[in-house]
Amino acid sequence: MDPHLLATFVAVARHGSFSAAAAELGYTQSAISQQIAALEADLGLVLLSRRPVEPTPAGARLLEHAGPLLLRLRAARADVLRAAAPPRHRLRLAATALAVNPVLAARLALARAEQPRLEVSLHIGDRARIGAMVAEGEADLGLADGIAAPSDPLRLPDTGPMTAAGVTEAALVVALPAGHPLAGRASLRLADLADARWLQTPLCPLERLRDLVGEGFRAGLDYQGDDVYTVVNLVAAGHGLTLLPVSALPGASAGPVRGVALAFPRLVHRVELLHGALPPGPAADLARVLSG
Amino acid sequence: MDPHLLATFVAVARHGSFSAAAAELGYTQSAISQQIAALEADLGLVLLSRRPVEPTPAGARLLEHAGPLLLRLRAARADVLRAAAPPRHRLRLAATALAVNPVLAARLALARAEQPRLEVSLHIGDRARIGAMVAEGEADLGLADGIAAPSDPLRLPDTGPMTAAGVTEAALVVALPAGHPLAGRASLRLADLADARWLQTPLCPLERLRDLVGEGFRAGLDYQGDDVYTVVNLVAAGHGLTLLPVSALPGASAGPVRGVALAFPRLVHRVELLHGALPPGPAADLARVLSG
DNA sequence: GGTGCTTACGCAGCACGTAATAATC
DNA sequence: GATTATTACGTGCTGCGTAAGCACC
Repeated sequence: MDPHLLATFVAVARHGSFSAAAAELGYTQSAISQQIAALEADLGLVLLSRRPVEPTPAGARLLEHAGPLLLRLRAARADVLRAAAPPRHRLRLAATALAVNPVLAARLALARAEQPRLEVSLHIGDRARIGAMVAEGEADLGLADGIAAPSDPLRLPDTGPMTAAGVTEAALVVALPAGHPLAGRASLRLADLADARWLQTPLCPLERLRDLVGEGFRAGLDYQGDDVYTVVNLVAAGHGLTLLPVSALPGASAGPVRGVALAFPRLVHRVELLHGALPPGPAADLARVLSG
Repeated sequence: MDPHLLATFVAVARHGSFSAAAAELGYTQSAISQQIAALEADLGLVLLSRRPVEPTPAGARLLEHAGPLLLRLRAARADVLRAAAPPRHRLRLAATALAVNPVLAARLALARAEQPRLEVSLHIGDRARIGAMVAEGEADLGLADGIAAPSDPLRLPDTGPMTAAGVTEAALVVALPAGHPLAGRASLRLADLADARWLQTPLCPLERLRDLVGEGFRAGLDYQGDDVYTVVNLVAAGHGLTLLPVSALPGASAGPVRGVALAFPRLVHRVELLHGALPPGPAADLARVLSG
């Protein structure tokens, strides 16, 4: 179970071809063939069916393990190196689309005011990408958002040993078209909206709602992006409802979308700060300021 | 970051000696020295101070990663092999001390009645041990218990990719000495008992309570065992209070210990079934019966 | 001076590339 | 017959053990 062989196996499975994997990894086809043979001999199992090259059931099982395993290996390396590296002034901050809310944007401004030498670049990605970037040292700090019960941690995908701490929790509202029959209510229960049509978005995945409340929440439009502007416009046009942090709704009073407070279950929009080793220095200072 | 070198590094750090690690691993001192040198050269960091042999800060950081990493590697191997192995009739069941409650004991009896050929051995250990046993294939199934909010998963230590599913949830009671002023109450709020003295036990760790409720919960006696008989006797003798599943309290009415229902926060004693790959066979059948 | 880590050196095994072979489309 | 995996074989490198060296107790 040499990680080197595991990486080769993953590449072959991804390409569905020994030669393509060889090209990617800078080996000859022959070397790849020998590596796969070695891995199969080690486990005593056939991992790939040839022609076409596809994982066998055992190979598929191994594939599920291999990715996270290799990520953790890279993450461990990055973490140890980062802990020992000299402090950096050029910090990379990775965040999901809704994570940089007004509070955190203000804290970031505060940190930059306090440390004039600090340079920050901000990178947006999905949750798994944020986790992987922080784990592998591509980002110094990460901010991930999600829907959770108050003071409950987010259920982030396991990307290795790193620290995740909640930094902000904000009220969630149901985003409804202004003309919606329920748009005038002071508050709503999620269960009352189980029969409505909902947007399926990364910001508010419907299976999460079903987890929390139960059946229902039919998918309307499936939006595979993460910018709030589009989502709001989709809601306004009646493609479906969604949950948003109150700060994400535009122009409080007028406008084509209404936000109605969520009375039950009690849910919040939670943002967590992710980081690995933080030796004293700008990164640790920024983490402190962002934590409030 | 060859896992082989990582394992050597862990052994050296554990023994505080190159030669002792060499003896354990079946190498010469020289080989160990070269392996550590290779690892240090790879990372560009000194991982161990020599004479005495102790981890440097960077080495300590690496040690935190190395254990889980190596566990995951063994777990992945065990999981793939298990998925491909022929079905076994001799099953090993690993459980924490409070996990085999009346419901699960009955389900286990049911499974044995349904499958006369089934042989089961039951092994008790702490949570981390249970997780590791299941991950590495030393046990076919695991049962772990803990305190959680209703239908919330337990926060089990990460021991790699395996399935954890709740199987039972039972009411929790506060165990009080019969003479305790509050022993007559119909129910109690945990916050009202924050000023009392509590047993510190693996079954009911006080930091978990502080997590859920807040400050307080002074530690009385620290009991580092996990048998309920002793715990009950310690409570009766006034060493401190503790939370137990209602089924763990002896003889409902009389006796030196009273159990009082927990009104708030709503907490349950939850048991989760852990397993890796489960190909059709006795192990999968047993898992199905245990799940109810 | 003894214990214990490091360095030097030689050898064996292994993993790669080249090239020939076999198998599938 | 073209493409692609496997097998055969030669080579260079890596990693081990033996043994000498060196440092700290």
